[in-house]
Amino acid sequence: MYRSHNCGALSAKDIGKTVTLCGWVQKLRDKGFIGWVDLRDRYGVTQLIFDAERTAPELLQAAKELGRETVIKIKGEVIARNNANPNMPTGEIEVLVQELQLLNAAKTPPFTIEDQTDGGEELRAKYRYLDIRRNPVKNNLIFRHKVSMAVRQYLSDQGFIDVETPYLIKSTPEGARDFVVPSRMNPGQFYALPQSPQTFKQLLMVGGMDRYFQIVKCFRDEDLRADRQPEFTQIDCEMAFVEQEDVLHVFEGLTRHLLQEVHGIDIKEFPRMTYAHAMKTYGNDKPDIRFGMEFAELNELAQHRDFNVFNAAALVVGIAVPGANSYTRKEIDALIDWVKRPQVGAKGMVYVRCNEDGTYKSSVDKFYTQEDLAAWAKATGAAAGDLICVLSGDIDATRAQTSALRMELATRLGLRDPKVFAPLWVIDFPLLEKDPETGHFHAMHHPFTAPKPEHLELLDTNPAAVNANAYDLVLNGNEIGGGSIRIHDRDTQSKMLSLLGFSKEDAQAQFGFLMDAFEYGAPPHGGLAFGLDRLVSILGGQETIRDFIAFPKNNAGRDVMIDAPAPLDQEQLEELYLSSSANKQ
RNA sequence: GGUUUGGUAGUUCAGUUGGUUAGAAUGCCUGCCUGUCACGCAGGAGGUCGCGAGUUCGAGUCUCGUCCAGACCGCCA
Repeated sequence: MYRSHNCGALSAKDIGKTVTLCGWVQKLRDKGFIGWVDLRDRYGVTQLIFDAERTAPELLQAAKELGRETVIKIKGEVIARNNANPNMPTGEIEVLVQELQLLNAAKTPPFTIEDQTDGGEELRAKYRYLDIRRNPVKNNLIFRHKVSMAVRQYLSDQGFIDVETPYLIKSTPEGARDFVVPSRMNPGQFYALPQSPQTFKQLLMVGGMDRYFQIVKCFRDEDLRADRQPEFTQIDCEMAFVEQEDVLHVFEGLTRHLLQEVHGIDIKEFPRMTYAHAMKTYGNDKPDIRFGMEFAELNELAQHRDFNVFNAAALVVGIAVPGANSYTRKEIDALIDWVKRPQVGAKGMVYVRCNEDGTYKSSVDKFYTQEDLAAWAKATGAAAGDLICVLSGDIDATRAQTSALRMELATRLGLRDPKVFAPLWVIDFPLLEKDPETGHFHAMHHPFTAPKPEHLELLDTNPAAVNANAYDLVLNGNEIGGGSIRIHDRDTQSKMLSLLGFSKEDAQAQFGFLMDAFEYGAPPHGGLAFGLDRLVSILGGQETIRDFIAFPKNNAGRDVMIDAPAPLDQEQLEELYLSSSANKQ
């Protein structure tokens, strides 16, 4: 055996054993006559000891020359420590080294391999293999493994079959930009990498698989965010002979199972909220319901005076910010500047201080009486000591702005506790969304989503009013899953594609294979996909998904470790029938 | 495509109103140290202030451009 134990395994019951350990030198503490090496591997840290009395002189000398991150193999005896360290699992013992073998020397790493590293993000990304040695990243990857294993186990137990679908597929104009792959054997033609296995999983339903799942990479060529990578992993699921209720039931079960498995948290029934209600109450289709600050629409209470800003607005919305009356004038001004930033885009913000003595002090005292302000306080649920923030303007913009403000304030007030989990279903999404610029419809979810059966006739008369059997699972203000009942007949699918602006020919060319399949006995079906990266990061209590991905890409979609993407040489380009002229801008 | 913040020692950062030889911590090297575990003590090396122009007697500091990185908006069926 190469090694007898790992570095996290030994304890007081092993005292007296002769062991062989391998690992990386975490730290050398040289006291002259005596020295310790912290030896680290994935499982933990074990202290090695060398001293003038018990260690051969040349071995003691060799130990003193060990650099950080050197890979070594040692043989020695497990002994009790003079001074135990209760802070580490192996703290009762140390290994008196008798043989030391240098397996591989290491250059001094560019940042410290510690939980609290001194390395910045870019450096850590470039030397990701060193970063992965650190506990926070290592533990995140192990955590991800636990979640994905729990998912597989649960779904398999529920009768879901894991089927792999192809990565080299066809580009479609709907939705996100595709990553494309040139085909050498088919000059001038391209595969696309899937944005999701959507059509394939539907075809698996036509194929009678009944219940399918896959933990699968998906690709979207869009700009990145802290929680968005160009390649990401979905837990992709589909079920035949179901209605919405069946799908919600299974995946509420899965989510509950995960919360139980990884955190021991037992959440009974997930609340449900319609899309319309979420937008009206939270300005957002993925509300964070760990805290209040619900919207109060103040049109009736605020449009009866001479304040033209409100009178001209389609929507006046207030939120009560708990305890924020303590904000200084300067802090409130900074908040107003914050909502006026281009990213938020509000024109301004009206505030009302709710004083402890029951009086109100607002930025619009010129226009409103104490009774008016008291009515606002009642509507927003503001108590003494709170601050009411009021935004106004176009309905959609004001909701988005107030939502951004609500989330920002909650973050500042520490109301977004990462250890609290508040899942909910958002249901009854509109089927279609009208592009304000072009006037064209596009699918809110995707073009395969079924209209609610009772809205089927509206498709012809008033498409904008049609709701879909579509649903999102929201956790702590993040969409972690979404799905729908699908169209499973040719006529409806064809009508849908035509509403989206496809000609009959285009529809057939793009999605003919699916509509053809529907004509050979497609069962009613529906499903859902979870974003695994995001799900894992939220369950892990962190905002950014990058540290739950072994080798993530940076803001510009680059892998700075391997330096990708990169140009191709001329020969390779020619083989793929590509010209390099477009490379030079 | 846009907004915004940043780029100074290996690393993380400070650097005042534009003014002498650009600092700290940590890491690294050397020595000392009879039980360390964030070991301690003493000493040392280490800088093209991202890059390029400009303003100025003088630029890490001001202006413009550019590159890189982070966050966000657009985008993400």
